[in-house]
Amino acid sequence: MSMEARIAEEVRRAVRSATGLELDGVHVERPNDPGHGDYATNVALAHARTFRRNPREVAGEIAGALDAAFVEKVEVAGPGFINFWLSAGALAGELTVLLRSGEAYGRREPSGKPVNLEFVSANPTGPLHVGHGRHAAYGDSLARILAAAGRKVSREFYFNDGGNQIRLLGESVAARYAELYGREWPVSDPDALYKGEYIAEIARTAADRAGERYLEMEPAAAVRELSEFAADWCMRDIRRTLKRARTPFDIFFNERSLYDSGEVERVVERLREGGYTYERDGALWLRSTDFGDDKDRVLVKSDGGYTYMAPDLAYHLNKWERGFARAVDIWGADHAGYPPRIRAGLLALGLPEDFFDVEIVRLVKLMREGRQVKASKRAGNFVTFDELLDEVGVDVARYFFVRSSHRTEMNFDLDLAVRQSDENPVYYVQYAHARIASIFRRAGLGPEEIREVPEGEFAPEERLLVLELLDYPRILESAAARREVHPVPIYLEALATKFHQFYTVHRVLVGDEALQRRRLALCAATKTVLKSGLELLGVEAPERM
RNA sequence: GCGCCCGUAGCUCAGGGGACAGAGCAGCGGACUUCUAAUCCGCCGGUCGCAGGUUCGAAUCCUGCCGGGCGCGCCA
Repeated sequence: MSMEARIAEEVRRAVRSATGLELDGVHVERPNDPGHGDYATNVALAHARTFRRNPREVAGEIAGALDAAFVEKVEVAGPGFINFWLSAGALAGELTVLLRSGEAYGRREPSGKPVNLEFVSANPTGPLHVGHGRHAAYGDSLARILAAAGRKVSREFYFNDGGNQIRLLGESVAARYAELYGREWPVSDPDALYKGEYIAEIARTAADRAGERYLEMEPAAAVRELSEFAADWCMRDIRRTLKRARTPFDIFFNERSLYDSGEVERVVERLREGGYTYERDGALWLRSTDFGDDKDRVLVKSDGGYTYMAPDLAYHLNKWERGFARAVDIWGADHAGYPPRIRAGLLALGLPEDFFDVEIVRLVKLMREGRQVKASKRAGNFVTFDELLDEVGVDVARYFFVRSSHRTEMNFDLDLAVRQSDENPVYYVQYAHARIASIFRRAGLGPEEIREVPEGEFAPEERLLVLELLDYPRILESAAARREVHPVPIYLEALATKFHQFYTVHRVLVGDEALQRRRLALCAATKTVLKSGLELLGVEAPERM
């Protein structure tokens, strides 16, 4: 339970004892202004109508009923806020819970039905670009946060290694491959070909392995083989980059398997039999407007092929049948308009309304020297995720990606990420961790050896640090509930600030046994939370810097 | 035109209906004989896009405008 929840419980008890009323919605918060207490509640104001009395008067009675051992000082302020300061005993008690829990503090054991989290889901037609990097960083961290908050999570990557895109990829490789032998490949549309340097690399690899064999084959068959070869190559490249970015997946789901198993056909059949479709202009339409979509959508084209919607619905039905309580998809801004039609299809299939949900990740703009780096392949301009990792490293890249809300377009400032790396926020947080590690090295003991906080008062800087530490469980819960990652780095920076301030004013290794022990306890607790939080972001917590 | 997202300090961004709106960067000025100065302290800096409304109370909720992004295909 978070400290805040515990306090809300105490306030509820005080309200009951003072007024005889049982309230369920009790709001407790950490005021911005430390002069307004460690925590404050607005119960007297918020429930003024229920009490039918002067809020200040009621607030006074509630304040008087608060447990004196828990609360050191209480005051009624403004129109009827109750501000209170926790006792040293209450703070030390919770800090001891933190120390004994270690990195499990604020976390829960996963339980209940699992959540399926699908992200990145790039098709194997080329390397991951910077936008995918944001998806990977957000998706992976979100998975870690959800798991830490007690949800079972399965991470899934959906891809399609067949179809027209892949055929084009094969043709692009064939063209470059032919060039190696001074020949020209008969391509259908030269403008449609993929152009990156990786195409040449795949072509060279193919030539190394097979020599001129593809030139001797029937061209269509050669393109088929090269397509498969190229898609494999790209998929390996993608997996390598993901691994490098510390982003593991439980399942790589191939769209083709849905066709092979007949699931695509079955889903369309089921919709047709349910009477949710009609034929028009030779195509089969889903009556998605009956389920909240703006317009009806085509499921089967007049040429007999399926639109992307058919396999997408089959895929999500498949997730449902695999027993997930919920499927959360992380999509790019260019798919922002699609959730309603998928949701409509799933409702027609009889799935519950809250099964399917989408988080849209907005675009990334790379900024260098105050100007946008265009996604062109010009020299010096990198665009792939791999190149970004080369340039700034995994820690910086991941931290930057999740530092701002995924719902907002972001500017990735390379100058800040690379050149001014010393003042980069990720180092600020890591440095606090390294500083603490250094103290423990000097003290000759491990942070995990400290399991409790000796009696005594806290200095103001210590108090603020403790209060910040006790905020961690709430941050986790709220981030998971809102499916937001950015509160974590924002919190870690606030925590690092509180620690650096404490460190500047108070020396830890002072010789005085009890005092030193108390301060080491604060250090151990801070180190634990910093490490735990950084782990959620997939960022290292260094012992030295 | 319709839908989704965004508009907060010079720049990048936080802000769970509450009490004088915050941080980092940039700028200026201070602090190392001490456990790491990748740090700390101070100063400078804001009509929270605009206008209404709901509320005891709005950056936060509602409506309408203005500005920006992304969608709006029998492409995936």
